[in-house]
Amino acid sequence: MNSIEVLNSHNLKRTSCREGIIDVMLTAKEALSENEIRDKLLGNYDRTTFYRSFKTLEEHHILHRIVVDNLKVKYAVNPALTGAQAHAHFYCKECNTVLCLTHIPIQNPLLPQGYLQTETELLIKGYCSRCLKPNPHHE
Amino acid sequence: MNSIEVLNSHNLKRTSCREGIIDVMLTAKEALSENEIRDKLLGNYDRTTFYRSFKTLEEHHILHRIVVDNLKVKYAVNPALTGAQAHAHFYCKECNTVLCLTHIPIQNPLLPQGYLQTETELLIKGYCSRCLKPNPHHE
DNA sequence: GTTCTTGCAAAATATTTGCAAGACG
DNA sequence: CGTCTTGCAAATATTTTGCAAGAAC
Repeated sequence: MNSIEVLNSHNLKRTSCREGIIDVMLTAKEALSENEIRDKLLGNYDRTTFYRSFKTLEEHHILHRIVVDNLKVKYAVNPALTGAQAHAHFYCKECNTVLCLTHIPIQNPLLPQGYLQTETELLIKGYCSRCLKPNPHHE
Repeated sequence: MNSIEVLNSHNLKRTSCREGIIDVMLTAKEALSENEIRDKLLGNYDRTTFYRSFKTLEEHHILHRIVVDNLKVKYAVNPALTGAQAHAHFYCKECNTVLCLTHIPIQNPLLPQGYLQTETELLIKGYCSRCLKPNPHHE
């Protein structure tokens, strides 16, 4: 799967900004912030364009957004896009990395009578193994 | 339990802003945003004072913060303060209400080897029973 | 060529910081 | 009275909107 297929299958125009974002995210091993994505892109895009691109890609369920604390936003490819299940995310408070814990399915909690569940977000915070090591070679 | 006891037990100065916030939150049936709390307070406080008060109360584990989306922040009393367990939250996409689901304990997921978990946030999004009713008398 | 997207400017919103005045204990 | 908190101003950061120029199809 590549960015062109993704955009075509959603009837979205193939613009270099969208292609770039999707390409970066398809190969990313962790969730990335707007700035982290920008650094990995070749072209230079206005921030407004980024916001609008993310919005479009989210609305088409191509990317999903993980909000760590207020103002710490990261993106990852929607698990459905790669056949994965909804999953938990891990946030390392030391290196600010967000990892998709694809092996941890999300529990289906019992809601009060008459409530309808549409999405579930499970965010686990703590410290990753790299940062817990005696001499982490990690910023 | 009242706001004075809470502040004293944490060696925090009793200021009217802090007392007001805690009083409001102790009687709140749902998580409240900064604006919702301000509307329920008698006095008028600068926004900076609110931010600093929330920060202090969070640091002392008196309140906890629920981030729905980026830019949608709500507060609730720390469950430990009332003897409750860590729990899930429900966000209604129609009326923007955040409910503490105190009866839904948070699962303890298996993290990868070497990872340390310190906090877990489980946010369920959907529609509450009031908003799903045929003629909701709810804004 | 029509429609959608981009970039720029500007507005709107959210958050943080410095500092002097004031309140707490 | 020494320390912490407040309010104001201003800086910083984030997000949204309008609009004309440009790209996609």
